[in-house]
Amino acid sequence: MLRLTKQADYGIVLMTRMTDEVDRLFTANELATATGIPQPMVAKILKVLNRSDLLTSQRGAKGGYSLARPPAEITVAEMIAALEGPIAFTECIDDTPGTCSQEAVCRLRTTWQHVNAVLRQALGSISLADLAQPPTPLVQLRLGSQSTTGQGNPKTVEQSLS
Amino acid sequence: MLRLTKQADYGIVLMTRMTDEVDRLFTANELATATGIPQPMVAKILKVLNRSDLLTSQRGAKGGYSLARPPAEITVAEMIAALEGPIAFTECIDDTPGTCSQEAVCRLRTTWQHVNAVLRQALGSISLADLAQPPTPLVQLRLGSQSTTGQGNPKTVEQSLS
DNA sequence: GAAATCAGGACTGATTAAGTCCCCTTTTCC
DNA sequence: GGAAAAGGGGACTTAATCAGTCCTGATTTC
Repeated sequence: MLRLTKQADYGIVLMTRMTDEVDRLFTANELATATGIPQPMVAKILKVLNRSDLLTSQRGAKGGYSLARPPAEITVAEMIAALEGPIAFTECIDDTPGTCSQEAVCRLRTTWQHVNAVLRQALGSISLADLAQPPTPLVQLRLGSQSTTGQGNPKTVEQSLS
Repeated sequence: MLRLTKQADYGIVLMTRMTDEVDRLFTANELATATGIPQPMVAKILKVLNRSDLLTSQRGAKGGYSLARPPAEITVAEMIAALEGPIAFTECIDDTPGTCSQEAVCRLRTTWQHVNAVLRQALGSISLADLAQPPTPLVQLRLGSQSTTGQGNPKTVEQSLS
């Protein structure tokens, strides 16, 4: 239902936590108790984040994880991409033609690529630093009002989408 | 993995097809053969769209479906909401406090609401008419470049997200 | 060398999605 | 009036994905 997986959700929570003390090492155990996320899950997620170069790790006793970059240079898009794969609503991203079964579908291809781009841009514009200490209006977004599709402004129905 | 369900995907394809001849009635069977989507699936999806008032239906022989409104007044956001529920990345949308298990999570609440809003706005700005006859640059989106988070511009990493 | 950590996977159960089927109602048309 | 051609509403089955656990091994510290 267009929800983030728990893995991604948890991962972002964990990284936000690590933002508090950027230069310190956090162990999986510690983060698990701090966040209430089950320890094995935390361990799993941190490994993934490490493999994606969003975290750095140090093995052995006194080891742990820390952010690979300053929070301002890590985007929500990156974290989500690391934790649940490429950000794309539809499969029509790869350029192998014939994947779409019908012409009608393929007619939508270009469109979907744009939609996906919107998504990525939106998520790419929010940094981990933003998450950690949200400034009053987090993101000053104005997309619907500015993109003129030329096709007669679809009314803003966001309210009714719950 | 942050993908649209096939139901939503199919639904949008179907509605795009119906855009070709706005005033005509399309039967589920007809649309199934036209799009290559299995007939029972098509029937199911059209029912859902009808219940959400995006389509109107006429029963009986010579019956069928047609768009409830002009394509320019139907947004992608609406179609997705109809076919896979409220558009929201996380569950932190409802205002029942205590749902989030931890403080850390709740700290992200406001942020997620904004992220969700970005999503809805992005999807709400694209109409069915846009899908049907994509103008050259579908949506002139500029979000990352304009929203100044104040936190040191996260670099544009969209390229690497695949 | 024992203890604390991370690294990498395999595995299981639960949840969700995809797709099919059935039976009912409405409308057309002969 | 009755057959045929639609849609209406669900229940149901199978497949895919997710969430979560566990095990075994490699590093590092002390």
